[in-house]
Amino acid sequence: MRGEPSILHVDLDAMFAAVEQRDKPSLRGKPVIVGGVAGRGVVSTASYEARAFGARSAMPTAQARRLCPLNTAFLSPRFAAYQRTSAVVMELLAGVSPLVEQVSIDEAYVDLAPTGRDLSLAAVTDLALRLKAEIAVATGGVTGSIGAASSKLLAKIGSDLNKPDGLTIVPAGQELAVLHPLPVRRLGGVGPATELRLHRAGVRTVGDLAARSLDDLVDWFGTAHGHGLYRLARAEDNRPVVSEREAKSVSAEETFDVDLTDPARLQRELDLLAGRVAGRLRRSGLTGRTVNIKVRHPDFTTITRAVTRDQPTDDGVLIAQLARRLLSDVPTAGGIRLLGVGVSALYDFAQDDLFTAAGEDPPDFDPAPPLAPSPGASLTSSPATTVTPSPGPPLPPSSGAMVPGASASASGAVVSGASASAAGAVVPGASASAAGAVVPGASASAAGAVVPGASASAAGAVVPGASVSAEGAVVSGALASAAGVDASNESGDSGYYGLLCPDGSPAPGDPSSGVAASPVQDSPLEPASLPGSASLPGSALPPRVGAPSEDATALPSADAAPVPVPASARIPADVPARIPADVPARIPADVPARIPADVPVWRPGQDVHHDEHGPGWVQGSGIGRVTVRFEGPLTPIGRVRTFFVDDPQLHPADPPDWSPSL
DNA sequence: TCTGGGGTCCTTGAACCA
DNA sequence: TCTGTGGTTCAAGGACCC
Repeated sequence: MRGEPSILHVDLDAMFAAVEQRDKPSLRGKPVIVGGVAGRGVVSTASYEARAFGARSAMPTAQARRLCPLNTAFLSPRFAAYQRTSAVVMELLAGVSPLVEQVSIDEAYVDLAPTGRDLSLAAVTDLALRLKAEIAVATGGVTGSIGAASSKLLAKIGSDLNKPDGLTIVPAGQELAVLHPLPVRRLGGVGPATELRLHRAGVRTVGDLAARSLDDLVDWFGTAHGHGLYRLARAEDNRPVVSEREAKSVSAEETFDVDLTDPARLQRELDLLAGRVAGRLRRSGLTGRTVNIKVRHPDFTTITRAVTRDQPTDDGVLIAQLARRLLSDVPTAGGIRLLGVGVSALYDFAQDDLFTAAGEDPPDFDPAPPLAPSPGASLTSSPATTVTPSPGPPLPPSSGAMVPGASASASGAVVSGASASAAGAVVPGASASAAGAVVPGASASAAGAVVPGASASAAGAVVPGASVSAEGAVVSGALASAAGVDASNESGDSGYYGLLCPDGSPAPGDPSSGVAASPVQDSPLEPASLPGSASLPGSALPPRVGAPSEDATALPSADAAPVPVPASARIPADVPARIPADVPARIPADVPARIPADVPVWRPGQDVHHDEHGPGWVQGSGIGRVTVRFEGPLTPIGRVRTFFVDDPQLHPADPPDWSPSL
């Protein structure tokens, strides 16, 4: 345990949805769901507006559709755009300290200890507030919440206490006061199963947990988990911030929209997955000894099988062969919902596999050529984004409501806010007395210093965005008004997102098909936008071959080009040539069966460029049409136009730049 | 109407070996 | 040679995280 709050945890707020709202002005202030839009998809991120209706991460998308209003946008993820935003943030963090541990695409720990900085409460508070402001400016309005504490455990809990756009600093010595009133679920490592068992034992808060003996916890949860819980409940966490972690395994898996029973099809899927894994191994310079498969049956029972070789490999054919062998021992007659292939026991060198195990055919193909860098990759090596210290440059109008107050006035606000409501700031929404219990005995000024931003944000004086409750209703209104528009979109549509019939009316189809984020819009099919020959889908237009994504993930991504025409096009570049060329490109789950397989499929949210109308994004598609809204992060709300899905003037595009300086 | 994808870590039991 | 024991490795499954 350190003697000062020298570890920061930075967590971007609803990052995927925030990036979508930044890049798509018409979605600002509206509920946005990012995730799998197909029948079996789940929510990756829900905007705060969507959370107000009960939508949550990991919830089935179909359930989110039932909870959210009709104007909710359901979008496929655009990982390239998120990665670019993440890279900008990580670059900012690297400017704060050389010791940054990126935990995921949207969160990281920063260790201030090696920096030699002043680690007093006031200094850390000032630093965190400036960092928050810089993040918001550099990302074009994506906010982050920060926790600062003497350990990773408390820093992470702190960043989560006051979301969104919050700041919580836990002074050394106050860890238990903050920790013990919290529900046990807040502890890392306590998931649904552990929480249930603890509740059954009458343990609901971390304080309750701390009251239990080590023997009890070891008895309930085993040695490692029991000791871990025992320590965490006492705020004992000496985990260091580690800048680099070695991968332990590499895997790929896919959930099928329809359970598969055909053995030949299963084997082809296995080959594709093995090829993806092998490609990623090679790109990472890794090899592995253990090949494992994962099989999920329709009843959700999941089994794994593994085999370990003497020699490590990154050979896609060999991995596929071993995976097929493992699959042959698994009953598949009842159907397979999910199939996965993984390689573990990794080695960070590529050892020539001169002697393959008995019965294993040697590879008979050349390694795949290196893939082109992803569109956003160059950004990570670009010069540091210029971030003007507070007061920052003017942000896009809609961002005003999302960006914290300028840091120049922040420090003063911290003190005033703190003195105004003392410890009431610790847990937003908590009663004064409850919050007071969090930092017992703290003087008003001391408590104010403990959690500066919170009280200020609660007052709404300094951190306007933070004054928004989790329900996000204020954000919604603020953004809408900031943009000068009503909550419905510019063209006066009803905001309904669903299948679109040729006449513009909602299709009677299943809205959960996920094909569409198509608003019922009043911009009729414009003749000028249609192919002159009025050729319908399936006509003799030249096939459009979109660049397959570098590493096609099973989760349908808006990064991906439309499903291309050639049968082999969806096979990643690293799939060995031995895989039969007649493997059909799998039609994504959300494509209506009646659309011919050779017609491009546009995913909701996908970035596109039209030769005549410029850049935009796919608002929805269906019945042979695709609806595009022509707008970007730096434009006003744009107009909507509808095209045939095979319009030769319409192309997939890279994510837009959100800052003129990029 | 269900429940993604890519990971990590832990526990348990079996097999193997000294 | 047989048996018991303890350590190690592997396989399988569960829980958890983002």
